[in-house]
Amino acid sequence: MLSHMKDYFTPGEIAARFDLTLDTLRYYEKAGLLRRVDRAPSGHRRYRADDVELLHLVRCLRDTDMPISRLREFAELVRDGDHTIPERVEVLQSHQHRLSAHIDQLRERQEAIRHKIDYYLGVLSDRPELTRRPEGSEDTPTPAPAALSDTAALMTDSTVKENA
Amino acid sequence: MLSHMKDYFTPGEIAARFDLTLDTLRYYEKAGLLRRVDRAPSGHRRYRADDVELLHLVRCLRDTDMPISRLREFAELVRDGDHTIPERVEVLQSHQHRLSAHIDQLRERQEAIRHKIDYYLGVLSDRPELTRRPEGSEDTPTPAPAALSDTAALMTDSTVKENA
DNA sequence: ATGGGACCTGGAGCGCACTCCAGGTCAAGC
DNA sequence: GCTTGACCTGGAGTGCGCTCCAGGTCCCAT
Repeated sequence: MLSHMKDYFTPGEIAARFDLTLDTLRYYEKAGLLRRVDRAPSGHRRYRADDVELLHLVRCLRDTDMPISRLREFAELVRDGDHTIPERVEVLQSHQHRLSAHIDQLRERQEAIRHKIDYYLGVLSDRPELTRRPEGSEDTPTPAPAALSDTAALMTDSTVKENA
Repeated sequence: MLSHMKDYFTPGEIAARFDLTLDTLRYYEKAGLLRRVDRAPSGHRRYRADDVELLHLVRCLRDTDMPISRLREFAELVRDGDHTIPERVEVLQSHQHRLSAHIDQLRERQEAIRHKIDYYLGVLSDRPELTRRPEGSEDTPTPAPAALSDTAALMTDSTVKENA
């Protein structure tokens, strides 16, 4: 009752599960991110639970921009046995820290973009004639009152000198 | 008193301020991310406040992975005048939403990585002989007690079938 | 037996965003 | 007058991470 359940996954199943192409899967294997995967007599790959698990982690790490080369090093540690666990922890922690810093930086940039949007929205409420209207129809031929320079928005540092 | 202050920036200054190389700066200009920048009689570029400002936004958008092609479109809108402000807002808002989703995804992945680290730390506290020691010196020749399969950590979905 | 589908291989190709290079100009300082 | 350093040009090259391809095998259903 417990020995006739499927104990492997086909390439197609794995590709679907992780949203990767067969090519990418093979590429990962060639690149050493997965151990040499088992084969059916036909030559087709048979992925085991271990592969699925490692692939899950690989996915996380790739999605967070760990380069293939570092992932390969990590995978080698996994293959080298349990005694490499302390080193694996170091690799993951250092990646984690980089990731935190990256997320923080993204948030800062997001803030800046938000400010720019707000600045634009302010311009639009000061000059409603710029607002997009449904279709055609100009209510004034838009005499262009000395085009806005946009200056000052996003100028957060002190580098802006007086213009002559 | 207000007309003899520097009203431009040299390429070197701009590169330093935005932490870009001169090559990248020229590449951005060629790619249409900046308007054709002013020149000194010598042919050297002279960046104005407007360029600095746009570059600031370009930096934010590139740092948040907006592709060069979309940035070029945005820069064209800026060049086309104030009447494109509504469209610029749309571009920025849509980028913002993608960015939020991306940040959320990064955080999820970070959680998963954290769990893996915790799992490893748990293994280390169960099997202290695996812990990295200062240098050399084995207290047991490490008889490798049936290598851990690692299975179960990170297996969050229900796809894991029984193994034969 | 025939066709279709899933998969195999080695190797070439691609898109992106830079990055580098050779050879040249210009302005300032010694 | 000569060197140095900052910058110029057009164009080629690079690294990364896939992605595509031609030609082949295997197995199953009609």
